[in-house]
Amino acid sequence: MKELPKAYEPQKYEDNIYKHWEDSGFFNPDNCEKAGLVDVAKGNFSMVLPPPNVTGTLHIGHASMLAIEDLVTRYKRMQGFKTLWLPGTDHAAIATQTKVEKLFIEKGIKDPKKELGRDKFLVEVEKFAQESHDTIVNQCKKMGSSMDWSREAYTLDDARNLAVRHVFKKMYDDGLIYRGYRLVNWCPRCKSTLADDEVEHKEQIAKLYTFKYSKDFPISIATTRPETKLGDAAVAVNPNDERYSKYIGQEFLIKNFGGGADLKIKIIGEENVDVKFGTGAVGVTPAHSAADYEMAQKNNLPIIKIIDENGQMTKEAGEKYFGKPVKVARAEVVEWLKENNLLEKEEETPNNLSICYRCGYAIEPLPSQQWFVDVNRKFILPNSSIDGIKSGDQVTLKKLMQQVVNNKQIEIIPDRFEKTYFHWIDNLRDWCISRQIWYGHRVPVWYCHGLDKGVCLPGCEKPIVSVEVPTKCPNCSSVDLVQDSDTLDTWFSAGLWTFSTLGWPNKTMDLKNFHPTSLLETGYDILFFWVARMILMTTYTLGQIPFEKVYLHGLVRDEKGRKMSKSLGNVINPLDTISQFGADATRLSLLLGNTPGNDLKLSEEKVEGFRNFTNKLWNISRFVLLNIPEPKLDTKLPELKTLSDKWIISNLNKVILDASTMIENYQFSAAGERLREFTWGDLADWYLEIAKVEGSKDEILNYILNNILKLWHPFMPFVTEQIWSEVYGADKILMVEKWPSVAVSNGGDKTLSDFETIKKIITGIRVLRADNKIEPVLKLDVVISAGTKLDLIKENSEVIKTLARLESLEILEKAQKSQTSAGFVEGDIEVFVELTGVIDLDKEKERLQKEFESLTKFINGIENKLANEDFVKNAPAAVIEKERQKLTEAQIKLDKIESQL
RNA sequence: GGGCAGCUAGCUCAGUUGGUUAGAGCACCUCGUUUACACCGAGGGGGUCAGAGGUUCGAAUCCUCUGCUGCCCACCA
Repeated sequence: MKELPKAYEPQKYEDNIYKHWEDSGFFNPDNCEKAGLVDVAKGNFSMVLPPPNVTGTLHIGHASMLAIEDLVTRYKRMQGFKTLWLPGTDHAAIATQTKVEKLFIEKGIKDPKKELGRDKFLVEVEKFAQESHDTIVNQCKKMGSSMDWSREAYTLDDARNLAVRHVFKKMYDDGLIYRGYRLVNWCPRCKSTLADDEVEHKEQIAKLYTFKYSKDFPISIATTRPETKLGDAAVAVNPNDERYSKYIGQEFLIKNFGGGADLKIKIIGEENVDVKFGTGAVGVTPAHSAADYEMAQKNNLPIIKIIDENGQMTKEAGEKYFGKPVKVARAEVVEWLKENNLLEKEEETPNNLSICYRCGYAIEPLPSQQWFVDVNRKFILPNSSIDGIKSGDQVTLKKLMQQVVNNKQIEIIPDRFEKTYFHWIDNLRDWCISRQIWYGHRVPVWYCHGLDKGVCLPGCEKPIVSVEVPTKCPNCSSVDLVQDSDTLDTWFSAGLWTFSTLGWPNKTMDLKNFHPTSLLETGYDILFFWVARMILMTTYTLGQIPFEKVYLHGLVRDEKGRKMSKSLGNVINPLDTISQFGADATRLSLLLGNTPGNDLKLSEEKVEGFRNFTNKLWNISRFVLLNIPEPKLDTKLPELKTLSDKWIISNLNKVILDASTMIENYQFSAAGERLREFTWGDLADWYLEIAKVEGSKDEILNYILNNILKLWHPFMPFVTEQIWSEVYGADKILMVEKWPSVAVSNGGDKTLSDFETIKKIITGIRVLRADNKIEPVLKLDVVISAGTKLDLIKENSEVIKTLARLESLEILEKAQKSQTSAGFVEGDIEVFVELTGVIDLDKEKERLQKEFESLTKFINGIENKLANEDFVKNAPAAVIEKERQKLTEAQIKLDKIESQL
């Protein structure tokens, strides 16, 4: 017999347990296989960790992700799948570089990039990234994550770089990657382009200026950005607008607009100009507005770039403005309009400001030479395992992305996000992939410089795209080659994650075994950034889906539903809750009460509540251990002697079945709640109390403990593992035990209802006691009129006596209520509690009267229902039968209550 | 402007294809040192299921409209 400490102290055990797991080698599926722990019939299960950014530490959102993914991983592993959960981190190009720059600036170095230069600066970034990485790995371990560290990857390591170069080259050769001078989103602070979905919109109040370019110009226009008007090439009006349609096609020359450049304004017709909005006319700035750029393409307008990459006005804006920041230029244009009496109106208007999602700085749309992925260009997919697309079919990237979700090869959970996904793809434009930052995968493109020196041939101006560093120009053999200085969007390499981590482009066993991955679990906030990009990249590169299912979780918010942020001071740090309440409590607080795709509100109290539960489980085990002389790992179902034995085992079987089904269906919260109900409600509150009465249950207690530890293990691995080793010896590992399967049980229904009767008798007596304020020390005398349940009640008389705290219990087939007792009815059983000198009988009458009334109401309700012809005619027979039964039962009960009154 | 969620007990949320007197946890109230656990036990109060119509024998559940709340998307200058 072994005795556990009274309270579970997670801090004492967690680190050791994790080390024990790691040392066992069983995070690695190959080792599980070698040890014979894999069930070949089950197959493989694989999942990648959405790689956290190496920008700092993990927050509670990551903890939530880890809890869910570890739950699934441990469940699958115990089920016998060859299970791989592959960890890694993300270099997060712009984010990491920005962070390091900021750290230098805080230290007093104003322009770290300039002062250090590319190479030295990158060394500093790498150093920072390495530190973050170490912190992150440590935090993953604290959470109990059972990842295979031997396969860890980084989005910017050599293996991933090789994959990036291969994919880039392949896409270029297929004509899907091209270089072009096009309008891009430019962040003047990051000094880089951004993809369309990296631009966020913030509502603000802006000044709207209504004015004319000159006195002679016939149409007024309005804008919130007057300085951009220095680059206008047209005014667009609706062709059906009688006020303006006569001007369409005319050209006006505006000399020295704003005191700066000359403008050539053409009046063009555009159907989607709203006649009723503003002046009904729009000034067209082709170089600095996405909408205007498209109009310019259609109407052959010149693209006049008047704002440069530093957010300053170019020469094109005129001498007066050259080199000035946009805000200064804006004020000066407005000033000029006023001076020349051209400003007609100045008003405040709500306006959407585009900002950089990384640094919050205002985005400047401007034309620039960049690399793009063409999402609409047709190409041949040579090898396809995509349903509905044959090998050799002509497709587009958009088509691939749509097809795999449309044909349900990829299932998104919850499915409402499928709509969001399709909507996004429908509006998807070419993806700008080049970034002007240093930290990232260098674009694998070289340019021949021989041309400048006059030794080159025609064709040398073409970029050289190559997986390996080219030694000479293939055209002119010049060795003077220079690599493109740009790097790739971080999502380009992240998009390859499911297969680059498994060894692609090499033909590895991992790739064969684990790809497509089984599940991708991630936040809905990166559905577009990452999930969609992985689908794009994988279907294109491999002709395969990257994963079969996508489970999207929500954000973790504070108890008031606000986002957690440093400035609000409402951040819950997972490391804090782990050290205070334990990793298991932290995990449970993130798993329970959390449903797919919905945000989760978290408070410290919630974590504390689950700490209480871990302690409850500990104490259940403590009690069981005190009652088993010799714990056995071998768990054949022992002989069931009493009603309670049959009841608890029947319930255990149900809970095994329910919990398994719920986990399979991604209802993790429901599964956990079901387990808790069984563990705390059925097991602790009833069965263990009964065990104290009935005694000699060591085998059955051993069996139950064994099973619930397994069932709880995926939810709270630490405490279950610790108990396991305390019970069965330190050399045993629960993590790789077999998940319980349901033993056949018969007669479950009768057992359940019989036990329910006993429970209700006990509860009924307790209620009487509480209602009448009878002290617990006072033991009661009870007579039961048992009717057909005579044997049942007799068999369980000791249980009733102890749990209801009775002095005496008389069980008769038929008994009469005495004048000095109070009673209640349970089915066809009547229970009489002798109350001589204990309570006020009037009060008891009152209680019975109340119950009589509510029962009468209930009966009336059912009677009315059954009297309703339409109900009887239309409702299914089973429903009607159920109502009839309810009525009969209620009437019997009513009669008995009446007789007691 | 378009779309998607949510609105159920004081709080956080369950409620699977319409059919129990609508549930759980926390909080609250009463009682309790019964040797697994006070990080506990026993009992209890508390809800016109946002509002209004409709479909149906029957609606928290399906439909329509309205009202809040949150999120996503979008070139209305």
